[in-house]
Amino acid sequence: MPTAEAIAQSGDRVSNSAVIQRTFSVLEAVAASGCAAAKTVATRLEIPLPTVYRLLNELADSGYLVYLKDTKRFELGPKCFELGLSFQQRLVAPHPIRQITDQLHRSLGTAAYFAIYRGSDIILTYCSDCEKHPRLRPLRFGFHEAAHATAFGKILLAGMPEPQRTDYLEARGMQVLTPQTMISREALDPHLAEVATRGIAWEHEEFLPRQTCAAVPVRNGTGMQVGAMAISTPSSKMVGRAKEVESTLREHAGLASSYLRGGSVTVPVAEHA
Amino acid sequence: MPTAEAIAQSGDRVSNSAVIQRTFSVLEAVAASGCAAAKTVATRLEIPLPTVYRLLNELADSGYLVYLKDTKRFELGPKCFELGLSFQQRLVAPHPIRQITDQLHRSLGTAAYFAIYRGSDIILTYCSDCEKHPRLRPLRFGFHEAAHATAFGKILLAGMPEPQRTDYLEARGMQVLTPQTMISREALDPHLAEVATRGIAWEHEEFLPRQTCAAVPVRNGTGMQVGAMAISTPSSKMVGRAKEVESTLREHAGLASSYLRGGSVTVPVAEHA
DNA sequence: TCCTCATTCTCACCACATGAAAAAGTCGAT
DNA sequence: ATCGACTTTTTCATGTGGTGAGAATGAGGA
Repeated sequence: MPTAEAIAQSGDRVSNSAVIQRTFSVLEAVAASGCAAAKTVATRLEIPLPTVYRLLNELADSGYLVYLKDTKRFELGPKCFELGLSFQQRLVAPHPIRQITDQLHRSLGTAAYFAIYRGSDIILTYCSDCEKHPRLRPLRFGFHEAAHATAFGKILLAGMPEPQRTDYLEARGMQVLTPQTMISREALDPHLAEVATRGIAWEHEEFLPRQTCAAVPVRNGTGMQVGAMAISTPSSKMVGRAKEVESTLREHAGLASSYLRGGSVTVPVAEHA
Repeated sequence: MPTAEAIAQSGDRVSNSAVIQRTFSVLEAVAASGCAAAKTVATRLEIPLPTVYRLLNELADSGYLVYLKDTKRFELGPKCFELGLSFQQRLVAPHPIRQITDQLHRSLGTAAYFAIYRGSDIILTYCSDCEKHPRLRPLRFGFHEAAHATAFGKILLAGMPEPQRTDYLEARGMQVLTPQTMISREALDPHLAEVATRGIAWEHEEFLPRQTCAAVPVRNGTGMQVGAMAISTPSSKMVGRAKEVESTLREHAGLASSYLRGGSVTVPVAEHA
């Protein structure tokens, strides 16, 4: 129920269609509970039962839900899975980028990452890791919500025009993740300025304790920063390796940039694990 | 536009709401093209432009789409990804089952699978593989569409009551995948009867050339078949191992069944790769 | 600056979503 | 079988609110 003030605050029009909103709220209610009986949904959303049934059946007919006769519950249907797949297929880093990231992973013996801007979001489009060099657990393919606290987040924030960065940070806030996390613009802004000039972002235990990350920009044909290549590793394994990490990271980011520039296939040197 | 005959043919009521149907058709149009301009969608779906804009904006406001100003295109939004995640989290096999499947994978040196019924679908809820023992490429977490041609599909088909099996097969057809694929009920039904009595399904190059699979049932507390545990391996590696594979498969399926029966945690024996 | 295309607004029309109430299924237990 | 306690669907009068042609506005590009 969008209040008048909510409308005033947010710029977006809330002239929205009731049916569609309700349909999605029903779908999301089912998604949130994993499975839900019609009555439960009706109660939780305060929508009369016949209407809920209409919407649930509509969703089931369209394949977004399925009705399980045995439990008399609705669950998410194939279309939800397909939407997730489409999203993934559209956004996962292209093959050469994945190869370069894999090679970075092997070269440095660290987890490696590739992330991009999309609209006003930051999306992690590829993670390369293994049992010996695991990725940071909270990081996985998908939207990244803690840009202020990760190396690739910071390099991407540093590459944003000021107003957009402010929008970004105000929309998601700056969560405290470790004692080292920078949680004020006063701390972050100068840091990002330095990140921007140096062209590399380091992150020391700001996201997870005892973990260090580094990231450098990846640019497209027009020289615009479009993404970031990053690594993460236990801080203990980083001592004295900063130079090596930086140069290897830059080398691989350069490969990624030239792929994006040329479109021509960059052949990554074969390596042994 | 559902015609009168369409209504007559399919049993499902097509009293559906136009708005909702249109909304999803727009969403799916965007999903299918990866990204789409408003005009493209309007043309393809034959919906007037202002209406398409309303629906696209609605979807964008709800987070199912995002509007990319630079390309003037709509793409799938965060909610689509979340739906996919919810689906996955809800359906992925529980941890003990995954462990048991992993152990089966290691014990036999084959890719290993766990699949279940859900409603009238067959869902592959876990794959365990590695570089040395890769899974069959087309198989991945999610809905399984070629039950007639895989071992776990056949064991699950064999466990269905007759009318449901017919529904299942008629709804999806029986695609020809290899020269060995059984594509008629005349061939399949006796085979499934035998599968049911023996309690194991073998599949020899019916799904992919030069690949062999085997599957056995997994049962819940009431003794009802609820899933299947399966392996796949190159046929060349199978010669003379049928007995060993069968007993190891049964052993692990038994562990899975007793987990489902007891809920108590079955401790899988640690193994070395 | 103009021109073109993308996007939103306006508004009268009436389709169709709505939800209370009642009927029809479904299933388990006695 | 017979009841009872549900889940689910149908009915139907009401008026909300979705609709789309057309016009206006906005955003870039040459």
